[in-house]
Amino acid sequence: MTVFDWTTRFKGTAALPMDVRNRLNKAARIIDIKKGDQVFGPMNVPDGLFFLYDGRIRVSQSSDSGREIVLYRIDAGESCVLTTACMLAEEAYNAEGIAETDVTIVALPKPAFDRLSAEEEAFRNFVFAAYSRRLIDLLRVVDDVAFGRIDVRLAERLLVLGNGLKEVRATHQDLAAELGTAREVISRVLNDFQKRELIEQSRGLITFRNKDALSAIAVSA
Amino acid sequence: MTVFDWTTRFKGTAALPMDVRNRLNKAARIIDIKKGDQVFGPMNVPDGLFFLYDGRIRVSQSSDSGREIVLYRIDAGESCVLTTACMLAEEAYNAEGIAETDVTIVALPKPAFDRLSAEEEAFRNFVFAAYSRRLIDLLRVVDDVAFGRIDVRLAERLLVLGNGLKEVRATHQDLAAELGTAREVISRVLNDFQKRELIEQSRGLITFRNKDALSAIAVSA
DNA sequence: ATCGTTAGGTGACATTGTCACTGACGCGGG
DNA sequence: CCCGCGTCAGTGACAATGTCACCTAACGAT
Repeated sequence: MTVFDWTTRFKGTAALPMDVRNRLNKAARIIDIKKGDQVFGPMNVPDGLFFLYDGRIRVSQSSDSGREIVLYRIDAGESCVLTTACMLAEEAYNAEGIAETDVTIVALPKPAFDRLSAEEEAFRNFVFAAYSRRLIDLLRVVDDVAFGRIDVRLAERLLVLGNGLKEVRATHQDLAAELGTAREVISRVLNDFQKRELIEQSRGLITFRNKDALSAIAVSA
Repeated sequence: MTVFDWTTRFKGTAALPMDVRNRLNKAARIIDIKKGDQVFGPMNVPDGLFFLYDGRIRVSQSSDSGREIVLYRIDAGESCVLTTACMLAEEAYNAEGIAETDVTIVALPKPAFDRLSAEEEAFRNFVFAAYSRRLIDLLRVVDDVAFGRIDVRLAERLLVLGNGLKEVRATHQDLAAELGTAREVISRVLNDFQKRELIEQSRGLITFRNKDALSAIAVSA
């Protein structure tokens, strides 16, 4: 048994019988990854299911021309089904996961995954739910990209990234990568926001001036 | 037992023992849907897993402003996990499935689905693979919409819809809905294609003149 | 033939993306 | 200190795409 019992941390494993959890603790490998490092990517396909024990992972997709778009984020307690999906589908893809914080991952080898999903309904439901969640996330991304205005999307994303705080630490380039657009576009919109006194800018930092107005823009989808 | 044994038709069920398949044939309902009718949608959430026995379903998402984009198509022998996903996630979504041909569906109630995925590995793998496939499909859609040029996307889609034939029966509006853009945009690009003698147009019909050149445009992603 | 509906065309304009620059800032080495 | 370098941001011109208003052409039903 490992130094900590990670199975308590996940919906799909917390309720399992003790003997099963002990088995899992033996089968799984714990991996630590530093902030900013790649967790998975086209060159780095894992061979089992990933559980995110601690930290946050940003999953993004990049184009040949160097642009990038954030698909969703994986929070502690969630699993990363995208890697599993790509493993199963054996298809080329160009999504990658970057550790947004220091990250601790539990990697469950495929045989253990198979056995667990065969035997434990709670675990199966957890995995199905994880897939579902990501499908819904991607539907949202498609909707935003295909139909959304970027000022609306940027306002919303700023508020999300701000997460209740009064400032966001991100470069224009970072924000462009969030939304899958170009830096210049972000610059334009931010300057507009600034002129309207919704925000203040300094190098790599955006400070909220009027969150309510930003929210109003964000919902005017 | 129903008049036909649909279980032979799906990868996840064809290899199952006879008694299991008999049970499935009893549990499932067969639904026929006419070409053009809605198979599922925001107002019409099914309560189990859908297997597409025969026909083809086009899954698309529409915006508040009335624009629409095709996410992917479900072919005979595949299952529709999106409805399952939405059922599990219990989230609002605005995707809908339209029967592109007359369609025969096998609807498996959730209890039967649960039992089957608990007991049969082949079935479980089938479902996981279905989820994976759709995730990959959506990654592709995101990539196209976020980073792709529409002339490239249109050329590619025309060839796919043409499916080896020498013409495509679709209005400009239809094609706009395929790609999630506006009719006027499609008209512009098609007129350009026509000037370059890649296609010919008549009301609701596009005829290929030079497929090779179109393919060249399509791959220049 | 007439009418209504649908498909498609067009020009003006708004928004977004691209390109080629420029300057501003921060930091470390001489 | 100041120089040079890399990162970050600003800008203007232009291209691509989306939106709007309105028009014409084709087709089908009566």
